[in-house]
Amino acid sequence: MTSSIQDVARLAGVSSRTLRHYDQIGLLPPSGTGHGGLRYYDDGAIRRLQRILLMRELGLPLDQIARVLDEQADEAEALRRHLDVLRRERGRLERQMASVERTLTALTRGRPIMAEEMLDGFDHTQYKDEVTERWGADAYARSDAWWRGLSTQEQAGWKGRLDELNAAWVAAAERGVDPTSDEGQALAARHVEWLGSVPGAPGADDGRPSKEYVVGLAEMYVADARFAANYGGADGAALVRDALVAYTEREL
Amino acid sequence: MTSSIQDVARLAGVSSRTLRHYDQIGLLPPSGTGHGGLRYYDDGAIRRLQRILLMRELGLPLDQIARVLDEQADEAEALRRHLDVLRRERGRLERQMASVERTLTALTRGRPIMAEEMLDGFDHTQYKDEVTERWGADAYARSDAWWRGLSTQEQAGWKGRLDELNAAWVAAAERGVDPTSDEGQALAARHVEWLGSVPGAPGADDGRPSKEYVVGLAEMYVADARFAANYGGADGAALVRDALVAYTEREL
DNA sequence: GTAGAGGTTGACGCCGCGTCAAGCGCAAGG
DNA sequence: CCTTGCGCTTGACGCGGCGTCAACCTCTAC
Repeated sequence: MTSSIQDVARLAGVSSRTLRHYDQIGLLPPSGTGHGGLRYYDDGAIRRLQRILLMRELGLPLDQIARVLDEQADEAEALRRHLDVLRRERGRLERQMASVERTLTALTRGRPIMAEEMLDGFDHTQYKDEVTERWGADAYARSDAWWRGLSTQEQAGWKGRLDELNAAWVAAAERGVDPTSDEGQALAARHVEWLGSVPGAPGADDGRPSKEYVVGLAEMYVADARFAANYGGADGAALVRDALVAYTEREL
Repeated sequence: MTSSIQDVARLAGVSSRTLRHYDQIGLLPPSGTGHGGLRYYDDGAIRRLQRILLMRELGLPLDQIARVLDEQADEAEALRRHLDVLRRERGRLERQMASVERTLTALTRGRPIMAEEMLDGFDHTQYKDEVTERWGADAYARSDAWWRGLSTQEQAGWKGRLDELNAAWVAAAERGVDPTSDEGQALAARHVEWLGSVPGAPGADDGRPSKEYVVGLAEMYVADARFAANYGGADGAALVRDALVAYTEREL
């Protein structure tokens, strides 16, 4: 009981091209060939094809299917690993969707897009040396490129959010807020979120900066007077540091 | 202020190859070229690159990015459509993950894999003509191929589940259950789920059969005595049909 | 003879680049 | 002067899984 390539194709719901492809890559050689190279498939070949298609529907790549079939590799193991791949892919998609949604809400709130000039009041390059020394030229380049890629209005928005945040820190420091209090931790959360929203920030690419990055920055705020000045001096910087450290312990 | 290709690459955190590629496809031509074809990028080009990279991070394909940038296509609209693409992709992944998980549990419960012979007590080919007439040879071929691709134990499992379901229908018919009652609708839900779990069933590829398919089947159960016999006769088949029709009205 | 059905091999295309390969222009060092 | 090396160029292949021509062969039916 042998069938022609078209018969098999119709039977299995695939194209004959697919079957020729599977022959070409050695995944499913026909059980025999006739005059002029015609391919014939017997029941064994058809059953093999069914197993191939079942695994293909699960999204397993063809070379792995071949491994399972030919080297008696552990099918369950292959599927488990494949499940991991699928999960990571889904996570990536979800983060991407979240980004798109954020961008969409920002867009629909009426941002004019495009700018002609950079903001001069916010020279982000002033910390270039510190950044490159701590996290490498790459990190600085990415961050710098990101910043320069924003429109003036976008830059104004970023600067405004940072100013707000800093002002809140200063006010909190003046009132002697406890770093571990709800208020301190809420500010820390805002701060981390701001950091994570800067593309190119060191850390996992899931929108959250790495713990080391945050803590390192926090220490720098305290150690460097230029940073401390943003938070109203050493006391403010210490509040920021303590709050951030406590926050990262809990959340990152 | 012009930069060489390497400067730009480092600045933006991409490879120079990528920049040459973007030039090649017309997405980002350099602002000028010097001796020997060296590419130079000015601030305008760099800003364009930043916008490109921002959209690329959102997963937008390059040709759509070009459309947004060059034809002033609506960025928000493009992103919304892209979001749809992402959502569908995620749905596909999730269904695939569910399939893989089902297969894994089936595997780890110790199925010996592979079968040598078909079940004879369940000749699914007996309805071949009806199926091909109603839904085309393709649908039958897919369904048939799917069935033949299962191992004996898997086939027994499918047959068992169908037998259970049919027995439940017969019992319900004997007790005079109302098609629109909770019990009738619960059975209909099981029935639809069973139908949807057969790969190759006509309808959307989201694991749910199409409404037309279900209703068509339901009518066939009543019209064809061979099907009706599965449900204990005409009365049983009528119950099944009425329950399925009501169910699809609500859910599909 | 001729048309048509069903088969064959071979090759390009898709998407976004990574990765050689071969060669050019220029500066520093022998 | 030549060599070496860096940075750049163009050109081409490769990836995954086939779709989609193109050009040709073989058999049957009219």
